[in-house]
Amino acid sequence: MSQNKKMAELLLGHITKTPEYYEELYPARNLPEGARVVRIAPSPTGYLHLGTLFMALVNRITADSTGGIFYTRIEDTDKKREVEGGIDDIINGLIRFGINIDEGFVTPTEQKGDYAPYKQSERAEIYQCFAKKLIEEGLAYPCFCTAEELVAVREEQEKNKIRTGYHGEFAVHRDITVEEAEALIKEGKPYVIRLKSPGSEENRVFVDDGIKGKVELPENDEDFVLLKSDGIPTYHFAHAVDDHLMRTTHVIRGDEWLSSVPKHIQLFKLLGFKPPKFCHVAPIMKLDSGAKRKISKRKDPEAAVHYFAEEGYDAKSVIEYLMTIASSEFEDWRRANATEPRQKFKFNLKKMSVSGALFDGDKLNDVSKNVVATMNSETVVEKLCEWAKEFDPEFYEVITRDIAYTKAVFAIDRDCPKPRKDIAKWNEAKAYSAYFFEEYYTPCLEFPENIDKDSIKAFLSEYAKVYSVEDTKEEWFGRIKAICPSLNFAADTKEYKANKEAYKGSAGDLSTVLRIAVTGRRNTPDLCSIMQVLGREECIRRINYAISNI
RNA sequence: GGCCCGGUGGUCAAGAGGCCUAAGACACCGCCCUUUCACGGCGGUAACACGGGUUCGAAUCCCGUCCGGGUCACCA
Repeated sequence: MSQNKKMAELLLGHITKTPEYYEELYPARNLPEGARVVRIAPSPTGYLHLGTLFMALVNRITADSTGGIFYTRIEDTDKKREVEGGIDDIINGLIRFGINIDEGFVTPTEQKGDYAPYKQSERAEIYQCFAKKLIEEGLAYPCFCTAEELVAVREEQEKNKIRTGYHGEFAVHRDITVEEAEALIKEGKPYVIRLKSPGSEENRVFVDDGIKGKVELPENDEDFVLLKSDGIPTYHFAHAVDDHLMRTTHVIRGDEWLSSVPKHIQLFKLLGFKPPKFCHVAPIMKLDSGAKRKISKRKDPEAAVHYFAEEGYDAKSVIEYLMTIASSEFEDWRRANATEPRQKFKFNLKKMSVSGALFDGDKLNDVSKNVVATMNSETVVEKLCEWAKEFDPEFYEVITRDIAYTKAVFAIDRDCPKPRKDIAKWNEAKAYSAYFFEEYYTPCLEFPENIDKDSIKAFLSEYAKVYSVEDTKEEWFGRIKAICPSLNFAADTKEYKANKEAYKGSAGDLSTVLRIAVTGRRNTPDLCSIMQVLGREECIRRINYAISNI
């Protein structure tokens, strides 16, 4: 038996399966030409954040555009940083945002697909099998360096301005013999399995990235860790084994991975795998006191996707906004295809921006207003209630007390060809509709200063006499106009503009007076509709209150 | 610091040597429409980081400078 084989038996003798076994177990996928197999591989070290959602979206639409598969794989190889409920939050979050999952963790508890398990902690044997193969081929070896030793080496390297890392002369266990290894193991010394890199820093590797284009990097010469001392793989190794075995065609991930591509390519090559197409996506950035930086979970509330739910952004709004970042062609497409599902959009990775976009709350709001404007009042109220129930229970009580009334409130200027665009998120709805609910309505009698109080009183008194809830909009405005002459106001706006000195004001000014009397606001949706919803009794009550308190 | 990747209005961006007197969207401002606001329509302010090349011609190609980002773990 060769030394390498002996080493493999010593370290991973318990592994009996062969790489061939797994190759057969996980055969090539039978998919049409051009179909891309993509994935998102979150690690449950925190909750779903914007960057992960964005990455999932880009993968999802890549699969959608090519008739491919989008799957999830849980990278739970770092038990130290794992947080409880992380998987649930991430998977449920994706589902809530309409990112449907074809394979892998389709729900937090359910794995689906022929390439299971989709959780790395359940795949230990698979990685070990391939690690064993590398050892047998003399391409991997055990390293007994302690964390302290490694730190000391790095400090020394830094001091001497040498490239840090476990390479060249610093790879002290590179040529360890079976006997030496066996002796150390007997002493109970922990060890990791490192790659015996055949690369040289002098060489260049060329990558044609799906987003960044042609990139040239130094070849990997580091004997990086494949299997940690607990037998669990590092990201690099798990990535190579999993993405090969799960037959991933395109690895679309954050561009923080770009510089480790030489490691990955080397690993694929040494394992005899065909590398996938790498596509490195720039991160979403945030402006922080003048400086651009990657959006961060810790510092930025909007990094945690939960923030959007709290604010009351519809899931679709966030996705539509993210789509505009993913592709500059999306907005034009959306304008031309307002009601089409986003799945129909032909997405092209090559057109993605190579540098990170700043998160733009204004833009999100604009996109969101458009999304909300496409909803009918029924949907608006339904979604509003759903949000309020969770984040504003008191408001929830108020709006569900008389749901028909609430629907009427939100139907104003909505179920029509040109709906209003003034709600971006549900937490704005309370202020928007406050004057409809007695709990929130407070009279505000700040009438325009250019109109004298006597005229206001006279107009309001006169109006109260003639008001009819049955009026159409024309009739409604007709009554205001009819009062104009007696108060020396112009009934016709054009006439007023042409002849301002001749009048005290216009019919428009009088409707503003009415508006303030009834709603306490200067700007509202259509007043005629508002008054109909409020009802005759309430309107008259508010008008009378204004007359006597002005 | 080494190695990568970037740099077009305030933001997102179109742009592949002549079509650039540089598109579009958001934001902002003005006008129109209008019962207010919003919508919608029309218009406006505002950009090729800098310096050298190459070329008849450069936002576009090359080099340098500066600036920004990423990465250098038994984290992903």
